Amino acid sequence: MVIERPVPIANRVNSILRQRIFDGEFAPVGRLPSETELASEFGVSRATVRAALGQLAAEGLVVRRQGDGTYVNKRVSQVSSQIGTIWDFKRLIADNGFTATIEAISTDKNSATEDEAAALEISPGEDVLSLVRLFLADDIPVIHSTNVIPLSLLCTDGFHFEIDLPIHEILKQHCVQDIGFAITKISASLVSPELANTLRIEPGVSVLHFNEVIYNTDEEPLVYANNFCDSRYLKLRAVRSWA
Amino acid sequence: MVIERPVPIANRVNSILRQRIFDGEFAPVGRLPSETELASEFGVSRATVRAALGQLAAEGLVVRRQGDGTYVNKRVSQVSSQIGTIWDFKRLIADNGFTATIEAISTDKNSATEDEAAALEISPGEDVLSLVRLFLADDIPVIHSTNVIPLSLLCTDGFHFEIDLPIHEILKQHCVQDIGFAITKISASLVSPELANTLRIEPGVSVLHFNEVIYNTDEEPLVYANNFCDSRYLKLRAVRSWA
DNA sequence: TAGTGGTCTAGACCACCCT
DNA sequence: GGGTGGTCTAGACCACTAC
Repeated sequence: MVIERPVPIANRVNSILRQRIFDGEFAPVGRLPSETELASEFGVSRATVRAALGQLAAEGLVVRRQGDGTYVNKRVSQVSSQIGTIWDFKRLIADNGFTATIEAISTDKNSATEDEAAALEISPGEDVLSLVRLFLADDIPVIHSTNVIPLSLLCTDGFHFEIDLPIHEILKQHCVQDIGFAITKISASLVSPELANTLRIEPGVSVLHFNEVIYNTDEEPLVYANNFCDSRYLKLRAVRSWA
Repeated sequence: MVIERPVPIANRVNSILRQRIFDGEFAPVGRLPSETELASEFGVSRATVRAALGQLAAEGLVVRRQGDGTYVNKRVSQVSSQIGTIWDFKRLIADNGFTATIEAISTDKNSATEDEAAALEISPGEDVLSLVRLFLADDIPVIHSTNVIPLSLLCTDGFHFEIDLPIHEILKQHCVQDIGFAITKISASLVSPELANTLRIEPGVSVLHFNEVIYNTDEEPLVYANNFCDSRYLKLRAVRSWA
């Protein structure tokens, strides 16, 4: 039995305000009620409201002007798929206006390669699970994703995975591990012949390459991933707030 | 005369703690003093300490464990050049272990192209300043940067720019504008023949492409930028904290 | 059980913007 | 001047971890 911890009030306030922003409730002026008013409406302290607004401001979703008020950032609120918050390729595809489907290419037990072993801090040759998937946007292959997990971390038998789920959900279901953070190296590269074949694109096309290691809260590696993304179809965006 | 606003205490505490982390003062255990202790040491309230720690945790630099303590994230503290916080290519190059030099290729008055005009929300053909620069890492060209600014925004005469400065510093010096935020589209592309020539790389190489618009706090476009980065030399990293 | 971080409150003072 | 966001305090209670 897992006890669910209550969601902090500040987060709930954040969610409500985010919803209202996307629902356009503050249009056309785009001005939010004052912090005091919001505190009164939700029956919480102003500090709590400020925590919620602070998160929204950090994402660039709202702009706060001292002595004036808090306003919706229309540019940013119409943008989605922000890098830094992307944990779900399916959602990335949907945010780009496509219908996302996922194909499992393979879910095999393998021996860890040198690269994989180094990243996962295990011995080369140790058993790992390789989960290879293809993400399609309106039936166009756009992301080739490989996730490698040490077999020793899996606490369920059999290789039955909900391949539609993002990797962190799969981890949650099949490992006891809690994800802490991930470090991703971003680069551009040419598709390899095999990859070009799988993604059904011409060799020589340039793709985004995400080389990632996911760690638990104890800084131990859980997953080693290589994701290749056809950026002709998927728009990745980064929003930077001037803080 | 510009009145400098005092730096918030929370930010100063943040800076001090960040410095101590990088100086390795908490090694080898990696555990920070408790929030109460820090509050006492700095003579501030616990809430202020928590604000400072919250920023560090959001960057993934520290991990907080309820009932246990706050620990340095050794993985992340050894990483730099995080996308999402990069406003300075010179620093990006330095963080990658190279010596950065910057060459101005041109600083010309031009007529806005269709793309530029659309992004900057001006009329095509309107006067713009095009600032084209080349960033070198140990004398290897690694970033080709083009920044386009409507001439009407410039409040200084002449085209004398401190080309060594990041674009936001240049803006601050030559415009009255305050930067609010930037939206960057990230993609992978092949170098064009001209670009290959400038970057001194072979045609057919894949480069990272950052297409960016910088806005002021009123959501008005200030700069339209296209930056091409040779990711074979520069490692871009993203850290995502599991919040 | 003692100490830690997680959350929230109530109130204060300030700088700033608008009218 | 009145309202807004920016900052900070002091104190409270809770959930959790380590011992």
